[in-house]
Amino acid sequence: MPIMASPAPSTRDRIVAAANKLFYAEGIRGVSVDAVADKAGVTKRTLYYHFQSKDDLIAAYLAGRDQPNLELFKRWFDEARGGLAAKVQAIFDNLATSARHPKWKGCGFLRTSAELANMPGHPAIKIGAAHKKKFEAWMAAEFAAAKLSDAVLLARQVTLLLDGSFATVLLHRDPAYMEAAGQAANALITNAHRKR
Amino acid sequence: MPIMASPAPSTRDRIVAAANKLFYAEGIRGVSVDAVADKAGVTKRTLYYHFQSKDDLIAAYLAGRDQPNLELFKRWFDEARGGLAAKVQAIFDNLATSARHPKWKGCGFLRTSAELANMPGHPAIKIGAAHKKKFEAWMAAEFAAAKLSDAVLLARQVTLLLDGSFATVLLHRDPAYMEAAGQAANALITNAHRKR
DNA sequence: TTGTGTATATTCACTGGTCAGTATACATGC
DNA sequence: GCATGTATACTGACCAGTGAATATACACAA
Repeated sequence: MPIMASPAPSTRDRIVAAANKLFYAEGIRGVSVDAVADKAGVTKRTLYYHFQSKDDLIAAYLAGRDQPNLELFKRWFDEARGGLAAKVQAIFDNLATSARHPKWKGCGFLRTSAELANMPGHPAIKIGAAHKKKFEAWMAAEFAAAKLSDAVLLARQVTLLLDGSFATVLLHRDPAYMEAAGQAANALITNAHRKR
Repeated sequence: MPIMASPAPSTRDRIVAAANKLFYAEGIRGVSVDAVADKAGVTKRTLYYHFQSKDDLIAAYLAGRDQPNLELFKRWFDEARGGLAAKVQAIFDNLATSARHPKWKGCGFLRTSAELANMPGHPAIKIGAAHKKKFEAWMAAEFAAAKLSDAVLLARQVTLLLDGSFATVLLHRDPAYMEAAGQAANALITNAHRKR
């Protein structure tokens, strides 16, 4: 497939890209709709032509992060050498590297759910929940393919370690926690292999 | 020690109590200083007599949650039957019960750090980080007392599972994740016993 | 080919309301 | 009288969302 010149992004895409940068960097409630419109080079009224409300924009922001994030995890997993445990651990180690970048601010999905904890039915939270379920289901499929008996439980525990490291590294600003989480994931998987 | 009639709470204490309820329930940025003052039955000017700024009030809110939270964890641990792994697991199971209460909204420290992720030096974040470090150090001391070799790493991994379950249960509203995290903690500790 | 209608896309200017923080004054007890 | 604590009333900034008008593009009839 030849490399194509990417078409000029639509106005809507530019708004979502601006929202992504600002919401991720400064949080949902810390960013005004005006600020997003400015960053996108568009008037606020135009933004409200493409999105019904700020809540709608928030949902679009998270929806835009879903696939790319999952693909990144899969790529880290696929490109890692070694057995299943090592490949899962590689996700954590790669994440630790990402977390050293000064612009890293944790997981956008988890941070949004923390910020909107008083609105459990918010569309953005549903998108975040679905994203994490996809990760968990992918892990479960990998474990099941390796004929591990507790594939579902194990996938859940790896997800818990992943989200724990997002939250903890955001708090302490110390990516070493991610490596500790990766070692724990490795130990749990190795253990499951032994029991098989 | 006789049970004492609790003295009438000071104005400052009433303000912190009001801030605790509102900030925990609705998030920092979602609650105005006016709302806290109203809830405390005090004018905003009085609130600003006792606190220098909203940021100062946020820090007081978290500082007030530090000791009680740690003591609760310790009580759950002490009162549980069984070995070390079972006692740690009991923390997760008790937490799952708490999380079923409709007012439960995750961990105030983690949610605040998520909301203030763009202000890494904020006093409230330092208080949250110190709180989690205390939990981790307590766990490490318990593991060291049991002569487990990787006490420090293990304590860190249990903390990661705990924070992961806070974040994940807040997102999915499903306390079963906490039980899965408790089982993972149990497995890691049991594993460490075996290696000792 | 040109004129006209219509849907899409965008702008400027505005509203009603909220928010963090403050100037000033009053009360109370030592 | 002075320190502590509380109240009323205000400021200037910001913010989500809107009304009304304008610009662009394209379909289709004259």
